[in-house]
Amino acid sequence: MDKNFDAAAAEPRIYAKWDQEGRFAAGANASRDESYCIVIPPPNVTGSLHMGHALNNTLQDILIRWKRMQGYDVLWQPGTDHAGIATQMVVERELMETQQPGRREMGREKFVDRVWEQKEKSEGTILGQLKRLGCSCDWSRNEFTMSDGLSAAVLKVFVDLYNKGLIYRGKRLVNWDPKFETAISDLEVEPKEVDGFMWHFKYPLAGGETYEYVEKDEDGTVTLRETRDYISIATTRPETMLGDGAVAVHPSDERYAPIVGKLCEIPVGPKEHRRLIPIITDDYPDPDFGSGAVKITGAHDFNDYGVAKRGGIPCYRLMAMDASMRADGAAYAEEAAKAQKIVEGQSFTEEEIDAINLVPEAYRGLDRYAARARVIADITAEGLAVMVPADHPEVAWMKGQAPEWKENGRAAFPPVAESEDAEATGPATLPMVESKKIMQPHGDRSGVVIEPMLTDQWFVDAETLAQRAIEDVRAGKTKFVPENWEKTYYNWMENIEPWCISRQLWWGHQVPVWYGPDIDSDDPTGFSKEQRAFCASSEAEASQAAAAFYSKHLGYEVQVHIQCDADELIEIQREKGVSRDRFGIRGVASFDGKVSMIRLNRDPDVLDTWFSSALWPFSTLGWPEKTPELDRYYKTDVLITGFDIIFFWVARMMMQGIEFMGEVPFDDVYINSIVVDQKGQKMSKSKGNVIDPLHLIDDFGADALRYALASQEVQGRRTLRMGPEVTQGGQRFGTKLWNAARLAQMREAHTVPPSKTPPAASLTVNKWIIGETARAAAQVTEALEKYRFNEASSALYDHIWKVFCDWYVEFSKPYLEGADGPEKDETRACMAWALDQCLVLLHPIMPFITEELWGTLAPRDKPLIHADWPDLNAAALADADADREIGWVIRLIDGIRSVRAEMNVPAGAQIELVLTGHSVEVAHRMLRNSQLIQRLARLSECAVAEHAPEGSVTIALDDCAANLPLKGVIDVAQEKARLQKTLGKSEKEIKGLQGKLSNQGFLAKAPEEVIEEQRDRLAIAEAEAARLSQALERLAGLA
RNA sequence: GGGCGCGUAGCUCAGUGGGAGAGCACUACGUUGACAUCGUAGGGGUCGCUGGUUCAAUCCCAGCCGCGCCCACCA
Repeated sequence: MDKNFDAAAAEPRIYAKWDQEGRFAAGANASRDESYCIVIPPPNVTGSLHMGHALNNTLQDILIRWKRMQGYDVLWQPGTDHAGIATQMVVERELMETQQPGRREMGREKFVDRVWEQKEKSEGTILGQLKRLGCSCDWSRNEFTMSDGLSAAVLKVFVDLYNKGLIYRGKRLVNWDPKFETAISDLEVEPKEVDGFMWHFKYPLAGGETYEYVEKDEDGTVTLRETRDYISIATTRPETMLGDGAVAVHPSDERYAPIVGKLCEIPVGPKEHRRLIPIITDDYPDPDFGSGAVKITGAHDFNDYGVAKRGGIPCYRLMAMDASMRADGAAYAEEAAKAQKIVEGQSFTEEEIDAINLVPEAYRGLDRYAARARVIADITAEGLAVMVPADHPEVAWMKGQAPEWKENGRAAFPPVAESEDAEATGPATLPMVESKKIMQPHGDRSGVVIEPMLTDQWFVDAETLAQRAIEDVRAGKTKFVPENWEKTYYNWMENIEPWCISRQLWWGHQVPVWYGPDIDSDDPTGFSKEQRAFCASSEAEASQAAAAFYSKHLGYEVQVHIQCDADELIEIQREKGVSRDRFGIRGVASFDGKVSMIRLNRDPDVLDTWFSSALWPFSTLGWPEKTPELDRYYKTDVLITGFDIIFFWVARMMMQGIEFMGEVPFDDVYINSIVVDQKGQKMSKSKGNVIDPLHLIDDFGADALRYALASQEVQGRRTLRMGPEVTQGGQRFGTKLWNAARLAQMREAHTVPPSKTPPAASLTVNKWIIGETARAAAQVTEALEKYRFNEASSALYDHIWKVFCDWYVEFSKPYLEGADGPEKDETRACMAWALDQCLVLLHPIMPFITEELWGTLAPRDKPLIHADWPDLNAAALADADADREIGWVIRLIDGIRSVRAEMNVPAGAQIELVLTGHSVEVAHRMLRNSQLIQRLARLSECAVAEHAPEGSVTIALDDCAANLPLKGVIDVAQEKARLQKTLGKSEKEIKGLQGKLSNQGFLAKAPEEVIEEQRDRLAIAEAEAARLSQALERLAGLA
């Protein structure tokens, strides 16, 4: 054997062998009927794995390997996620960087093909990384969220939920990402605090009306009274004024009571076409904030949307999908007139309102921030900005202090020309502009400012699905570890909003809905442009459903064509001799006055990537087919994941699992830490502090990284710091074990085939190590059962390094190096067994090095990956006498070593030990172990005597004094000082214990065993102190 | 605003109602036939502050100070 384990060479070799031999396959090594299943959190096919994945998968592999060794029927289900928006973004960025045609130029089909290439590439990388890490997934079952099977599951779930009314389409205000031009869910929005401003503008009352505006302080004293012909509005987004549908005040706000119900004018746009909007009441406005009056722009603000819905206020969409001001529709004058009719009470349909473009010509096509600047400038120029004295403390926009206008809108001060007068004298008043920190929503992928946008989207009725998902966690059917995450889960689930699942992207599961023309209710034989939806799990089914529907309505057969464009439809008509003139844009073609063909178009949207991830625990097991795997492994045993996707993923798996499988998807949800760098900083590409797990594996080996991760994974801790230093610790641990095995091999410990059960032992050291091993096995098992990865790691570290290597290996040497005979044979067998147990117990955490040693040390029936996890009776195997005796020997050796170092006794010098003040039993104990003690404490002789030899250094134990005759070597003063110091500590302890034991309250109320323990400790301390005093007395004579 | 978590040795962090721990770093000595990726020994902490509960508090409770995260959010 080499001195070191060559991880780089051995790990891939070992992994390949396991894989080839089918050691990872579901059910491999199963010896019992119970199953154990984990589904991997599928990594995104956007690139490669980071440290968080390394941690997450290490923890899963530890549990999987452990359970497999315990004989469970184990499945670790692997796979990857198509990660809709993220992957599409990666590909689009790459196209841009390599100056290739963009998505739109390529067209949907070609682009999607290109994303599949990305998927193949990334998946290969990811699986390779998982294998380097040692993950023992059943690769034959590898899945992908967009595979045929999983896509079928997605379709079925969508259709079922649709039919149950739990999925619906509607025009709602959603978070719109103007960069990707898609809706995103609330969870994909990151609010960020940015510097913003709040402008105050006057909305003049219609017809020049006036009212008494009165402000009062808390006591009701009037602080301001003036006649106003306007209502003051504060806003951070002036450009949305164009779409205002009302001004709202709180019903209790007396200041505005006189004008509630009246109309006011939006102070922007062509003067001759100013729009009038009503002043309404709603509970939403806070009278103490701003002016207390809020402009209501239902189509561009979530709070306003709520007010608008409650008050029947129209929501006017102002922006195009890229968040530029709309440039479609009719002339502004015409559109504004339509809006005015709504105010006057004329009713319009949602579609009609959506078609109204209230952006004046001057602003059309501008970016939203450019429009903002123009609106502010125009209002200010017109004198409708609220003006305040130039020294007003809240005014940011003072001469020379105004931040520069920036296109990204972070500081939105437009250039405003000052009047000549102002230049001469300086303005006495300035527009009221408050500088303000505002929370602005950003797309988590795109980074751009999200625009609330009224669009047609698909939603899941999450509230309904959440009910049982909440109940089942309350009932303990799924447990979060650590438990406090349940609170987070409830908090979100109980306030859940409808889940927007449609995305205007190309990469993903296309919504399985086809639209045909709707029946026109006014004309039973005609069709309207409105879309009638057919939801079905295939084109054929949709087509069939549509044919049935239209045939029933018309009373005769019609043909349905899917997604052919108008030209195609015309061609079909010509072939069939259909007259051309009756073909309309509504998607119907007719012949001889009868509708003969109908065109269906599939909804172009795709589903949120989490829609398919939510099915992962059962879709990967074959659902909707009734597969044996589904039956066997669902529900799964544990999900291991990060807290950041509890909402995104865990909650949704709970909902879908319960809905479609009738049962929660997992017993436990273990929330692992977030990996940060060694300074505690979150790893990110922009900070440049990302550590690639592969680099650490290259430098230290996968085992080292795995050990480092496991040993740092503390239940309930949020972050885990990882870096080369910690990983190196793992490597050292491996080397230590490696060399212990090397010694065992040199000493021929494995000459007899090692047994699974502990060998019969007669020697104390062997009895002792058997007990210690059983104890360690129990600790590791218990720690793993409780998901205490750090405890399992440290139990192994202590046992292997501190107990096995530091003491047992040393204790065993005299026997292993001694004459052949029963003692040598026994010790060999015990060492082989104890070492084997170390390998078995460490295998889940450090699979490679342990497997290598397992194979190197002895021929085996099975590789270590399939070895049996020990089930030792720790209590029965513990030998109290052996423990006591070895404990004593260790204390004695420690004491001697300590004194030798303090007295500067040369390491090579052999000195004598004389025991005094002992009982016969203690003397025998020493003599029995004198060989070990001499060797480890580097002694020439172990003797017993009546009195300590003159000039001895004394080590006080409770049942004896160990004297080292060092006459001529020791410095009497130094030794006195040492004894004094030790005695001081002893006395301090005695004092404390005596105090406690004389406290009546303590004696009356403390448990008996605690009192007993304190008494024992006192006795020991007193015995030690007595021996120390004696030693000091002897020295007193000398000095 | 609501919720969660943290503050223990120089650093990173375990831990416990009854004797303060580990790794790394540091100091001294050392190459003794497994291991210098090592060994032996050692220094180093009023366990954030204040109060309460208790026979007993680093641990439980309350408040405060400092730090971090999540959710929501006033136009």
